[in-house]
Amino acid sequence: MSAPQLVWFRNDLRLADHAAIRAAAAAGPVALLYVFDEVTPGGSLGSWAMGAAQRWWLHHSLTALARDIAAHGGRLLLRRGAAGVIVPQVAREIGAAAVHVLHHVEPWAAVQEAAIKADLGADLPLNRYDGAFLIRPSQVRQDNGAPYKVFTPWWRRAQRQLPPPPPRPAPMMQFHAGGKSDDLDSWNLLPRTPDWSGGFGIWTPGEAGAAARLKAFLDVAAGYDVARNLPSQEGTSRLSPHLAMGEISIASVWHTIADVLPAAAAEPFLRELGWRDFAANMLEIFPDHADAPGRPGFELAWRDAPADLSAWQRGETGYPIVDAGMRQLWATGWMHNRVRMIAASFLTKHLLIDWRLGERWFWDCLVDADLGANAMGWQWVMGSGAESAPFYRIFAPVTQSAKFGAAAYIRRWVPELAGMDDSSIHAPWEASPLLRSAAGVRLGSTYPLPIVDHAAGRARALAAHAAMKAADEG
DNA sequence: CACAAATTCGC
DNA sequence: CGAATTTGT
Repeated sequence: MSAPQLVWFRNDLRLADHAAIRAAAAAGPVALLYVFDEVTPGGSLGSWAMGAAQRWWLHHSLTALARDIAAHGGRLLLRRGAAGVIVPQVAREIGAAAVHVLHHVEPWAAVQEAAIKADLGADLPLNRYDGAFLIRPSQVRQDNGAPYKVFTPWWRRAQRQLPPPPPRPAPMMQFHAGGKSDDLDSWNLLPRTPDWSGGFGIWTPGEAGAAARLKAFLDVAAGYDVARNLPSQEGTSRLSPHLAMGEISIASVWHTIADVLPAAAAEPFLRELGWRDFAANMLEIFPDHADAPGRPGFELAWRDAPADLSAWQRGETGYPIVDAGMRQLWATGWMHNRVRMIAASFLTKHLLIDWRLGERWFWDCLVDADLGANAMGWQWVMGSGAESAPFYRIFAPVTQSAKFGAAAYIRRWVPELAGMDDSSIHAPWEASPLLRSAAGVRLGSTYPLPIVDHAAGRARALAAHAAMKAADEG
């Protein structure tokens, strides 16, 4: 009988198309371990322990994974603490011959691996496999070996190594019976008082839920290119939280879409999958991308404005599209991508508040929180990223709201404005008092007045940007 | 529809 | 030296 093989799950909570599981199962009886590590991400690397919304997701995802493993006749081991300590401990407990894990790009992943290798020594190898991305991020390089900082040339180059390998089903497994496990409930991943997760029922965490979500998306995938920008429609895949937790492999998403749609129709969605890899690429190039501007010295004279920050977080800025997005985020752990850009622009430009405060709020509230993608998104909106951007862009929230047909979306998430018509709901302060009164809207009472005037906020942001550049030259 | 703003990347 | 995901007035 060959020796036990330890599979260490990180954010790849699935059995299908998982190279570490495949390799382990081919080598011997497997033990499957998840380590809830708040220590390493939360330590010297900048306090990026998992946020509250994602902890909710994790609880249900682990419940589903444990059930799936039990259906195969095995057991999921749950342990808590620094993975660099726990993984070697478990490996010794069960007498493992090797540890198997997927490659991830968060800075703490390498710290965990280094500690494990140092502890285990050469006799008990830590084997790392690709599979969390379309392409191993560090493999897409220019001819001179330099990494890419701009998406489009990166994407062109990546084509040479695409499509990803076809997905493989979960292997037949023999299980190693030993190993101690925590009780999941003892981790207290779910919110208690107050329980804000009432609106999270739209989600089904876990591998089966991810597959069902992908299947449901196939019905609307052909219209993705246009519909994805319209928050009032269900035009996006909503796969992001499943991908963030690795409940479905990105390669299987790729192949499912590429098989169903003609190449030209599939491209816009496959390109968005590419953005996920690109964010990982940026995080590898800039390990502190979540904490520091990609453009060194890109620091505006941020306002210290806790009341404004709080109004933004609660969805009470007086800009309906911003408030709708922020309330959707709080209620469901997710926000439509178009609205993320508008809300992020509003915080960093109109309110002139440090993008990292918004990034932190998203990290805590998003069920799809991903360090690289979140950082890249905020830096892109801010204009502080390493990628070249010729213009200092400031989204106009009212223009965007009308242009992308957000009226129904606003009615759904800002019900106090539900009586406003399609043309005036985007800027209720500009509607006639008669119309407002007919809709039951009293500004400053039932719904806030704008906390900042658009033109004034825009001018202030442009001035702050100009001042930063002037100081840079001086 | 034209034009403003206005820099760095990648080949 | 052409080009850069997603613009605003």
